Parts: sequence; structure tokens; C-alpha cells
Amino acid sequence: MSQTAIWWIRRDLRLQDNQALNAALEANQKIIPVFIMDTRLLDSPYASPQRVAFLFDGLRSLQAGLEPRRGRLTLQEGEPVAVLSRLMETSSARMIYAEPDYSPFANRRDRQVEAELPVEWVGSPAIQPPGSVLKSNGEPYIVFTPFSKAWQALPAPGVPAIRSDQPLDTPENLDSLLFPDQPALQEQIPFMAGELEAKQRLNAFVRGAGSPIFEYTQARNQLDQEGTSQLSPYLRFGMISPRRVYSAARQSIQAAKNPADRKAAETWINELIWRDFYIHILHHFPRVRQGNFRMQSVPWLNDISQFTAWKNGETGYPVVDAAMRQLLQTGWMHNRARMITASFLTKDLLIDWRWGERWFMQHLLDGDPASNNGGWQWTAGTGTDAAPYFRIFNPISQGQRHDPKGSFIRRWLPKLASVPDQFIHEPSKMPDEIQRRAGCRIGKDYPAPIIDHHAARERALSAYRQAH
DNA sequence: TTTTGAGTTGTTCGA
DNA sequence: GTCGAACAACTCAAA
Repeated sequence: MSQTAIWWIRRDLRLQDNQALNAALEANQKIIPVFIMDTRLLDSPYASPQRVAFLFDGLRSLQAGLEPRRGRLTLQEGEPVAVLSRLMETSSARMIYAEPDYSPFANRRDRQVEAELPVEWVGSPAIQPPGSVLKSNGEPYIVFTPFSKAWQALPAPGVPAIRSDQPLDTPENLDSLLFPDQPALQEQIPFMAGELEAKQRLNAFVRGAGSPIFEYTQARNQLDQEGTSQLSPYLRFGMISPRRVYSAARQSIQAAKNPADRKAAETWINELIWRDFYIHILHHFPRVRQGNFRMQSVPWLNDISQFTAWKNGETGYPVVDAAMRQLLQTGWMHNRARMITASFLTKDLLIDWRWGERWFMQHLLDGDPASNNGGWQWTAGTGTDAAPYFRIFNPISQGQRHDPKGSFIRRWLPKLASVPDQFIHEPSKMPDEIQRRAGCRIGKDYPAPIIDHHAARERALSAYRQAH
């Protein structure tokens, strides 16, 4: 008698190093891979049409990978308990295998499912699962550096052998695969969904003597270079296993030729640990989704028209505006730019970080409740291990430092293409004559600054002092 | 329980 | 141009 199981896919859109899938294969002859489109998520204020398009592309790619192994993806829509119960009846599956998830929404959903149906939770979207990194008194860490030390003291998780040959043998008599009409991924979005693409990107980043991971220390903050791995959208949907990514980075440390290379790879690994840190924080403190982790109340001003200018990239600060255009057009933003734009919103404009958090979630392909919330609260100075409140980014000097020639700015703000280098970070300082020659008149082709940074800085300092 | 050292990513000012 | 201090105490983690 052959046994059938459901592999419930959530944010683990991959076949390699998939612990839930492997566990299902170990105990069953037939596997039903199922993805459930939960319409509650589509209606959420945090939803992003482009992220959904990326997800559907990822599912198509997963389906292509399943075919040679006699597997077939079942795509369903609705409420998970209902969908899974129906599927278990029609298929006589005995067990559901799934990777745990940690957001408050996912947590509520999963507790409901396990109360009604047999589920085995296997694996984790973090490298070290939440709950595994605790202080000696059993409490969670809320400061990164000690967390990271304890994290690194744990045995590195293994990457299971690839089971690319084992067939899934999905039963035939199920609802046919359906891919409802979804907005397609826009052409200018430079991310192709899927496990293969993720693997190629990882290899390009970590493999070989001169690979980018060894340049990471210097290159990671340059807006005008591709110094980061750009793996975040793939990690977001589990198109690649975080354990595999970590193990590959560790191997590159082994291969490092000198201490500087080793240090660069370690710096990059640190970013993976930050990702785990915020997954753990959200798991232990779900309230961070509602509001500040610390600081009772910052007196936000929440000016709607300034918020609109920020969203559209019309603040008059080129590095801020270029970054906001990059987000809108590509669904991704450089990490340095995330800090600059977030600092500008929360400190210069004194707008509630939750407004910015929501906007980022609506546009980022990698938009993830844990990392996004952690990043915003860090910049706003309200988070677990937050930046001190007096750390306020200067959008002009940040631009000069991290985009010295203005090529990042010119790429996303074509109106500034002919502005001389001397004025590229402060176009409003251009004399009339130069404005005319550059074809960029301030107030017409490009906005004047919506706020004076130096005055805004002083205002933020006193507002935050008050909130203390 | 008390003490001690430390804490992702910055900016500005004055010597 | 370079450099160190101030920004502001506060809380955390570990001994």
C-alpha cells in the first residue's frame, strides 16, 4: 500500500535542500506539492503586486523542476484549513509536511491548521531556527553582537544531500494545475524567479579567487556598483536554502587567500546572521509589527504631502529620489539606500516609520516582515539594537561618499543627466546659467529640496530628545 | 546582586 | 585636510 503525503509549499520554493520535502519523501511514495494562494494576504495593506508576480514566476519554475520527477504542482486558492482538508479527503493523503513560518499572521494560520489536521513541521526559513539562540537564562537576545556570538558558537547546520533523482509521483486525479491571471513581472525588474537563477547568482558571488564576496567590505556601500549579492528576493521565497548560502560562504572563507578576503566574507556572513536575528526577534516579540520596540512615542509630524514626495522620489535630494525610483522600477533597493531613505523619512521628515515600512512592503520583491521591520526600527532608533537617535544621515554627504560620480543618481533621475558633477548632489545650488545649460531648471525639471536638512536635523534631535 | 564593558552602517565642530 | 570628541545616557549581557 503506497502512502501519500502533502508537501505544503509556503516560502520554500525549491527542490534542493528542502527539509520538508525530504521528510515527506522519506516516509511516502506519492507526494502532492501544493501551494495555497491565501486571498487574505493579497488584500493586506502590505501586499505587493510585483512580489506576487515574482512568486508566481517562482511557482512556474518550480513546476518545471517537478515535471522530470513525475511531480505536479497543485495550485489552490482559499483558506488553508479548508483547502487542505478537502485535498486530504480527495487524495487520501495521511500527512502534511511544511516548513515553519514565523510572522504573526503565519503563526496564527499554522496553529489553526495543526489543530485540525496532521502536520509535521520540518526545517526553518532561518539558518538557526528561532528558539535555538538564547541567553544562558533562557531569554532571547535583543542585542545583535552577543546574539551573533552565540549563533556562531552553535554547530553549523548541515546541508542535506541532493535528492534530485527521487520521483515524487504526484497522483493524477487531482484538481488540475491552474495559474490564474496575475500581473506579469514588469520588464525592467532585474530578477528572474527560480531556483536555478538563485544558484547561479550565489555561485557568481562566492566562487573563485576574485569573486565579489571578497570585495564586499569596500564594495557593499557603493551605490554605483553591484557589490552586494542581490540574493534577498530568492531568500525571501526560499528559492535557495539559507543553509546552502551560508555553507557556500563558509567554503569561500576556506578558500580565502589573505586575511582581508576572509574578513570580507565574514562581513557578508554577518548579514546572513542579521537576517536570522530579525527572524528571531519577530518570533519572540511579535508586537514589533504593531509599534516601537522601545521609545514610548516619537512626536511624528506625518505630513501627507511630504510623504507623497518621498514615495515618488521628489524630495529634491538626488540620492533619496534616485533610490526611491530604483525601488519603484526594479522592486529592489540597495541596502545603503534603504538606510538613507529611511533616515530621511523618519528623521528629516519626522514621519512614522510604519508608513515607510508599509511602502517598502508594497514594492520590495524581497519584502519580508522580519527584515523590513527590523531595518525600519533600527533606522528610526526605536528598535531592539537600534541606531542612537542622534545618528542622522546627511543625504548630501552620503551621496558624495557612496555615489561619488553621481552615476547612480543619473541612472535613476535622467533629468539630472547633464548636471555637472560639482552640483549632482545639490542641484538646487546651480546658478541659473548652469541650470539652463544642463537642461535642468530647479522647481521645473527637478524639485527644490522639500526641507532644509540642517534645520530638519536640529528638529529631529529635539523631537527625539523629548521622546526619550 | 552587583559590577563592568560594550553597543552595524553618522555628523559636526573645533583644535 | 585631519583628528578626536561630543552627541546622551541607557540598557544589555555576562562575569
